[in-house]
Amino acid sequence: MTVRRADVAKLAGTSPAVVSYVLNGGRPVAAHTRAKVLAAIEQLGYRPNGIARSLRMNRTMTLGLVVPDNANPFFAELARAIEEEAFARGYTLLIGNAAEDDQRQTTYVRTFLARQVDGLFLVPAHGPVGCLEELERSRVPWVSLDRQVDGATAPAVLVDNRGGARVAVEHLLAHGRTRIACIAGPRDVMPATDRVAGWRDALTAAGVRPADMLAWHAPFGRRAGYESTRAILADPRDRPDAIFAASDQQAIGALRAIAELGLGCPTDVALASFDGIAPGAFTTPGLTTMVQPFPQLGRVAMDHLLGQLAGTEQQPQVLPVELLARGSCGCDDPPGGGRASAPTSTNEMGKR
Amino acid sequence: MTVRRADVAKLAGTSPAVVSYVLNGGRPVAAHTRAKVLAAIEQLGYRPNGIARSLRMNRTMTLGLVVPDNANPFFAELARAIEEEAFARGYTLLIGNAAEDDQRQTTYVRTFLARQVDGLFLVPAHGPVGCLEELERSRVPWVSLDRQVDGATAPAVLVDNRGGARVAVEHLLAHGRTRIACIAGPRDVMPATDRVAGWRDALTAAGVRPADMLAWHAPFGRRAGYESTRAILADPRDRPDAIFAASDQQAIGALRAIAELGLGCPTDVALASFDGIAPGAFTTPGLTTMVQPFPQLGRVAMDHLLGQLAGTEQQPQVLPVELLARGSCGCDDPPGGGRASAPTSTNEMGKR
DNA sequence: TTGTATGCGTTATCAT
DNA sequence: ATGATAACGCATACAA
Repeated sequence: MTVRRADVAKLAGTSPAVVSYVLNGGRPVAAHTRAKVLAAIEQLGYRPNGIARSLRMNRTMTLGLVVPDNANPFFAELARAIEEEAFARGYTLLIGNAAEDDQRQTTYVRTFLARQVDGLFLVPAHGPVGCLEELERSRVPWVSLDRQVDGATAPAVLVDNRGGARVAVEHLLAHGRTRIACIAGPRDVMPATDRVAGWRDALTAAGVRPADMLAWHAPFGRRAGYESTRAILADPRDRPDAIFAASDQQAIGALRAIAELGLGCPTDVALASFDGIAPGAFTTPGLTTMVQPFPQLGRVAMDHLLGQLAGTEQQPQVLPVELLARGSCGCDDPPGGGRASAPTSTNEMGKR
Repeated sequence: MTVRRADVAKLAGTSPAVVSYVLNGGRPVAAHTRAKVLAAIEQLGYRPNGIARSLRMNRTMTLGLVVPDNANPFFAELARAIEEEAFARGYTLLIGNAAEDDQRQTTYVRTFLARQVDGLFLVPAHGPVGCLEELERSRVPWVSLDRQVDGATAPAVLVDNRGGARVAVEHLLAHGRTRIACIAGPRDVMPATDRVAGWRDALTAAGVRPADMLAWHAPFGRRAGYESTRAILADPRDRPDAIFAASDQQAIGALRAIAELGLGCPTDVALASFDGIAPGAFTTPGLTTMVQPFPQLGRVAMDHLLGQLAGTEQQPQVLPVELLARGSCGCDDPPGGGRASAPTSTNEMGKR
């Protein structure tokens, strides 16, 4: 059925091993033999079987990535950055959607382990990670992204959530806003709580009592941002003059809610958020946000993984985020949202 | 190093084959033997090696998907639908980003073939598909999505681009708009040209000469939509009162451009587009769009693939798209964008 | 009900 | 410079 290496060897009048050497350069091979082998490969349309190769080599050159939801722009951009980096280093990436479900997350981790991935990236879904023990026992190097996993020995690649949130809120304060509400992320997930802490830091430093302000816990998505904002702005007598949203997705929902209430952003309610996903450049007004360094995140995550593979441990890092001021905070709104917020997409023109 | 099946067998005091039978149910096995085997598996933390299994079975239970850009919401939602379907049927999905580059697309196709995927989904990047011959020769079943590949024998899963575009434009006409410009997709890609044809159909049927209207060819992305719109609306004397955009991404860019020009949507310029991606629910106003049936696309694509695997050919299908009217065309704008446009995301609340 | 033997397609280690 | 051969870990036909 399939054409195997032996078939090539026979046609070329040599032995299977030589075919390997021609293909992989494992050792020198005579010019005329090489030519005959190449011809036979071409003629038979031979393609090496990567599965057999992996079995023999005990390496698959395959990495796994499990994300909570691949259709979410934040994870999609993160995945893209990692994939880019993996591709550049000759690895293929398997992507699994946990759909924010621990069961399904575990299933994917298992599947990837069974497929003998050389390493694993995990962006943990909310709540406890059921497959933690399994993962640790597997001896497969892994890295957690975006959130730390409690009790895990694996390194985590994180950004400065607290400091970044503080910068964002300070920026709102600098615009003269004083009543700054917070759409927090889910109560149990670290980046969310850190961002709330940063919001609190900024308010406290400015002499505002955070306790008097609203911190509204909700999921990270657009819809949650929308609904939280409607709730936050419900009472006209006691209205915040700014909102800090823990994610751009929430901010996009917030923008919609503000408009529906007949209010203006930034005039009535200024807005700043976190993540720096690409869509934030095209809202009206453009989103002021703390940009995560996606390419760098991909690079660092990969370094950690390959570091473990090579036995050289890396120091855990906290990467910086950068303020990108657009219109939603009250700054000038650059035409077309200014530079694409996510440096991953170098040339958005070429894309669908 | 790794714990093999033989190790389990030894500890359980039986033979390796029995371990397989316990795991895969290939044949009945005595209760106490099974118990001992299970205990040994647990104790040693044994995990079957999927690579060896694949080699033996000549099946990997792995499918490949190559998309032009995974960070693009349209492809991301499509990928999510396919992944969902694959997961439900026990397959793992490999996702590759071609980055709109034919070279890289080819590299991924090759990689996936070498990895012995059981089947392949291809969302072709713009332009000719360099790996076509290679793909056909491989005898691996494949399906093309979103666009037809010229000269390919593989089935394509498509939606009614022309009919859908016509419906959208007719809807704009029904709102009393007569000067309807078109932001077309790239000139060489089929879904784009079909959507332009649908736009033309509608205008002609309404007694408007399309030749008098603008059809602006540009890539599918947000930035292109933004720039096209600025160009289209540049001349105040001769301004269209509506725009049909070939993709939601373009429409999102168009919305931003309209606002920057100090115009109102839908008051000055009404807008309708195509795809039905989730972010269209949260723009202001919400996007009126032709919704692609993502879950169904995933299902049909998978059916085609498994059909080929089983030797039962399927008839190529053109799936219907559905008009979802929100505020951008002039209809009432439902609060919060109404239902999520992409039925894939059943519960957006839970997501980041 | 269970054990034994063979092969999947590759690469590495011997020889020659 | 090249040919033969032994693993890699698993599934299954066959023998017991």
